[in-house]
Amino acid sequence: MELNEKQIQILEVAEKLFAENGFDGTSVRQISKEADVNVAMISYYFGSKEKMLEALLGYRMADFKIQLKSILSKETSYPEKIDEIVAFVVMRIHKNRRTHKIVNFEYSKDDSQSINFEKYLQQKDENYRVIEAFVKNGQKEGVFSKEVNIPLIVPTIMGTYFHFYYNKRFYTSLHNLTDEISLDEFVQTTLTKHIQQTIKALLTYAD
Amino acid sequence: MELNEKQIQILEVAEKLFAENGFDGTSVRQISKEADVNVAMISYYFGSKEKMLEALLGYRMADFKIQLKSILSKETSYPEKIDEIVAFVVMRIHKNRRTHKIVNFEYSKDDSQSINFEKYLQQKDENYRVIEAFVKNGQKEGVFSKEVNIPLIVPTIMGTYFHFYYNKRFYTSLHNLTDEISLDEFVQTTLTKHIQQTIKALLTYAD
DNA sequence: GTTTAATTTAAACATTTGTTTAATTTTGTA
DNA sequence: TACAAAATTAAACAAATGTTTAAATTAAAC
Repeated sequence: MELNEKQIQILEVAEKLFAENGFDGTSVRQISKEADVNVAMISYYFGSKEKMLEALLGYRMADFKIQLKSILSKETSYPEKIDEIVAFVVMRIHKNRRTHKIVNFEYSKDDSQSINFEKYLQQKDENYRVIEAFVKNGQKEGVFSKEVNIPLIVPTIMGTYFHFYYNKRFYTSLHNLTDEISLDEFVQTTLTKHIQQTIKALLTYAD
Repeated sequence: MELNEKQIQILEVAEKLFAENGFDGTSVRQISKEADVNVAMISYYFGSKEKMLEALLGYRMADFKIQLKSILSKETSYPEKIDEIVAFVVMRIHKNRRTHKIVNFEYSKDDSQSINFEKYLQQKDENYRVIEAFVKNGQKEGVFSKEVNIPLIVPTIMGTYFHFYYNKRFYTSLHNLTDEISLDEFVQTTLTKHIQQTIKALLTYAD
């Protein structure tokens, strides 16, 4: 789908408002007002509110797999690769956290017929296959433990980030990082390091 | 707050619909219809839609800390305690996953003035202090690594569960567990075991 | 049995919702 | 300049929203 400047402008406002107030909590009039366009432009460009969200997903989803493969093709050690993958995934989901929040909410509905998640699922599956192959290689070479549940590694990485993000108001007050350190910096340093540690520990752990 | 049978009946329907369609995606008419009460009963009993959600939080939040402390007071080893805590937490959030989904969404808004989360925060903080004391004890006794970021342990436990839950349609198809094994059973066995492994690994990991 | 309070009801309220319409303006092309 | 397509607009649409009202019914207390 080709997107012109005005469409991107609308999508970025929509992303912010959807993450802030939810898909149902945001009206097309709010979006149009904040994006400084007429209400009718949303139907005109995207067809409907639902299809606008699908367009947003497509816009935010591109080129993840390529960058992941590029990290894995480097000539570095397995632990170094883990560190790089985790840092990359965290950076990436932090950048697109608003879209992920919408997806987390809408996709977990039992009857989400209104929104089409096919492209999202296909992308997610392809990304998983890359990770799976990498871990199995490490297991074959004796670097990684064979007891680990591979499909649950990604939930641990992304889940830790998102549970922190969803409760950021609680954790920032717990860490006393209101002034001294920004949220971005905390994610990039402390949180990333914690997840790196966790995944490396899990992959080398023997009962 | 004292709740009579009719109020609990309304709250349980509301919890289901809120988790399914979101707070904003659910109308008081839907709730009243499914709970088989008149629309006006919601205002009559709770005052407003927002205050009904606050009542739901209070209803679902009770007695967590007590049960947690009871586990820690047992005369078991540190790794055994980790296993028990993780199993308990996972069981508990799985049972109350619908309420947690609502909280994750509403509390992460930057301006959630409409809903009062004070009680939720206080409870969360008290629970954290219990966990913190336990881990610090283990560190003092040399069983746990001192490099671990204690405030980020709970996000890893809960986050892993919720990222799995939010993408359950994806992961159940990935695990091919449509028929042979139910979601509840998977959470109770495989997912719980994965998180136990993760936390034990993290707490004993040395760089 | 009477009285008082609590519960339940249907109807009405003013807003807001997503989308469509038809007219107007802007833009690009010949 | 003239024409056609694209973009933009204000207005209208029916439907759905949360809440309130005032009357009717039920329950409890005396």
